Amino acid sequence: MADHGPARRATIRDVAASAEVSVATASRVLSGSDYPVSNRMRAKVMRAVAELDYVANAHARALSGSRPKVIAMVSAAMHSSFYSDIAQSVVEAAAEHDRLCMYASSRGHAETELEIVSLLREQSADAVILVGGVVPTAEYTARMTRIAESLASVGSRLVLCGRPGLDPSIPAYVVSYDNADGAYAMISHLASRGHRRVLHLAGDETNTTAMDRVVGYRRAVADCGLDADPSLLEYGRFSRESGYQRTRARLEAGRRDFTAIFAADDLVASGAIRALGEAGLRVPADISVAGYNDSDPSLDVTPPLTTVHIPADQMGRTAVRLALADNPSETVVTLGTHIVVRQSVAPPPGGPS
Amino acid sequence: MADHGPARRATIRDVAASAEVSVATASRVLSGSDYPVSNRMRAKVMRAVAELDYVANAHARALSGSRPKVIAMVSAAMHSSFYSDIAQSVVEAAAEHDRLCMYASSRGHAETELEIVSLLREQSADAVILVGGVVPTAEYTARMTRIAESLASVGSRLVLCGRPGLDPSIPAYVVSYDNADGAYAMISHLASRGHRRVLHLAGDETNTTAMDRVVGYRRAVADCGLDADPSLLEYGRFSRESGYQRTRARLEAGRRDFTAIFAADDLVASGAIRALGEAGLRVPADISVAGYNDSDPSLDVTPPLTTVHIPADQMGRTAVRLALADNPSETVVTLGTHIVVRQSVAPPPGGPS
DNA sequence: GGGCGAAGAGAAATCGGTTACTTGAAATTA
DNA sequence: TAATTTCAAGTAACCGATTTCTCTTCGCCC
Repeated sequence: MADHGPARRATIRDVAASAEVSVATASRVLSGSDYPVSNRMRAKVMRAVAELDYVANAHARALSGSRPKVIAMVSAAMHSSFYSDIAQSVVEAAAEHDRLCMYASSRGHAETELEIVSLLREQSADAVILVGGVVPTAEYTARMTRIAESLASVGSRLVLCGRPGLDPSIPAYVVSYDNADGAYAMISHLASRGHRRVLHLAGDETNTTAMDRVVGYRRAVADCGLDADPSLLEYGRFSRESGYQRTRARLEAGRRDFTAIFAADDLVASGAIRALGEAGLRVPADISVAGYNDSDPSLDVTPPLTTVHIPADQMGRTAVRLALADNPSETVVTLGTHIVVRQSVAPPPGGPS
Repeated sequence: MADHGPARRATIRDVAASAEVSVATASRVLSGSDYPVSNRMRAKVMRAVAELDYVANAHARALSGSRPKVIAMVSAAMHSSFYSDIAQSVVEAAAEHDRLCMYASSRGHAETELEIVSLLREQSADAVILVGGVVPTAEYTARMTRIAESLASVGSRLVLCGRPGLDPSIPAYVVSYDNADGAYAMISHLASRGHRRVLHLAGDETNTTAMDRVVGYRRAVADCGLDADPSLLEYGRFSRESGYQRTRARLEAGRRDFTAIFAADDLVASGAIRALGEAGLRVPADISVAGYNDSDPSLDVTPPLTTVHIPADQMGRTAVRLALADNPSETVVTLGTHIVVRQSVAPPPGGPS
């Protein structure tokens, strides 16, 4: 008990010795093999394990046969409710499958993402899940293809979550939700309330997520017969600050030529609402505001935000399911979004125009 | 190129063979050893690596000598800006030290936490970081002590983040921030604005974080000469819903006997603000509200929340620093908090009473 | 009673790296 | 020129598990 030597970690050999059995027997007991072991031996091993406070060395285990039970995930950041909601569900789904999660942040840099994947490749995880929108250049496709193949070569699956898929010949799974449909539904909702001029504070013009939402916006504007004024579309960043600045700038320029704002996401909506408030405009009495993501700001903001719900929870679960399924029947899963109506949308001031 | 055999992963032996050198030489090149290797050999190895798209097997590497470069982290959840802010900074700090992060969620269950730590112990990570407040029973202390010792026995450090430390004889590091001081500062601030009756919507009565804030609240109430009415202290949960319900119930019961609310955290504050709004009370004109954490809701809420800033960023960095330092000079680090004044606090309606 | 299959234990090869030790050649010194 | 370092390459042991293969012992049946 009072052995203050160089505290070496107990190995399976120590267990075997202490239990007076062979290492093979100890291993069979500990690894849950279906090779028959007598109860007497089993008990002896268990007793030794408890006594020595033994835990297996996951690396040695990974080296000899069995694949390490790990799922890896990469996103641009964690402190953003969009990412952390997905991360949460990945972690939970992984736990249900008896897996641990490795996590790394690319900070939105393509090269960093590449480096991280290379690092993760060394871990031979079950799968690597890449989360979040991207800038879909040719260079991106090339990079992704390379990543997919290199992961496949070490036996890890690649799962793309919320970003576009690759050529079907490339070994990659895709879980996404329909950004265009969600935007379409929201614009339809605004139209049904009587809005004719809806300002879309879009995201980054090069980002797939932002562009898909723009596509849905445009389609709905056309289908619902709204004003298709191109000046009602403004690109910017996915942030509270950007929403605030763009709204404020527009208001200060005297261009109050819209009755509703469709924000690229809830953060942008939050910023827009603040700017409107400072300009003395009431939401939704004077201007309606709609967001996207159904994430953290949407309930804190006043009034509570009408927004598009993204099934973050299902996304994580689905990604993990695809990552671990023996024979995934589908390689691409698109989840549905739906709008959640709260209190930030009302008919325009003068009634339907 | 067109070898569609059972795609075995390239090993260092393959690299050595392809480069026509010994495995020792290949290893020395790849592991960045300081053993001298001629440039010619080095080049040959690098070429072979590129050709075979070789990556080392992290497990084999971990098995022979070098410790795997991994930091583990456990918290109750991820989708909560308090946890995800810390997670973010841990991940970033880890990346700077060339480490990957393993992440697991205990869902707030003590037994789950125990199981997870046992799983993590197998990974022989550099350190295991446990984040978040706890219920400090005797059973907890016993459990923690056991965890600390078992982690030490496999060479992993234990870092407690935002939760109480253990007996100094136990091998564990602690990074925390001063909850009592933050609460004290906020109450002083409210007092200086003229408030005499401050309602504290506290957290869970058994939780260390909640209780420390109550301690600071009580101390400040006494020191600043505020009304020490025990009915101005209400326990509950750390959630938007709880803040809403408690505020609403109190208002409906006609007990509007306070001029300011000090919420257990920003979520509670967000709920309280909503309830106040629904009751026709303006913030801060009629009632002032202060939060804690300086997390997501604080900027979305109207008006922006005066709150206590927790150095989430520093916490993660510090935890990682303690986890990896050769000879940490300190075993306990307490970080300072400070209040950030926004617009949710004003003097009480009638002016200082 | 002898033969045969099954049960259960152990010895040793293996996974893919790292590194202590060995070795041969070139450079330096006497 | 012979002796002694120094340098750089290779050989093989080792990390801690799993698993194949070998071997003994027992029960069962003809």
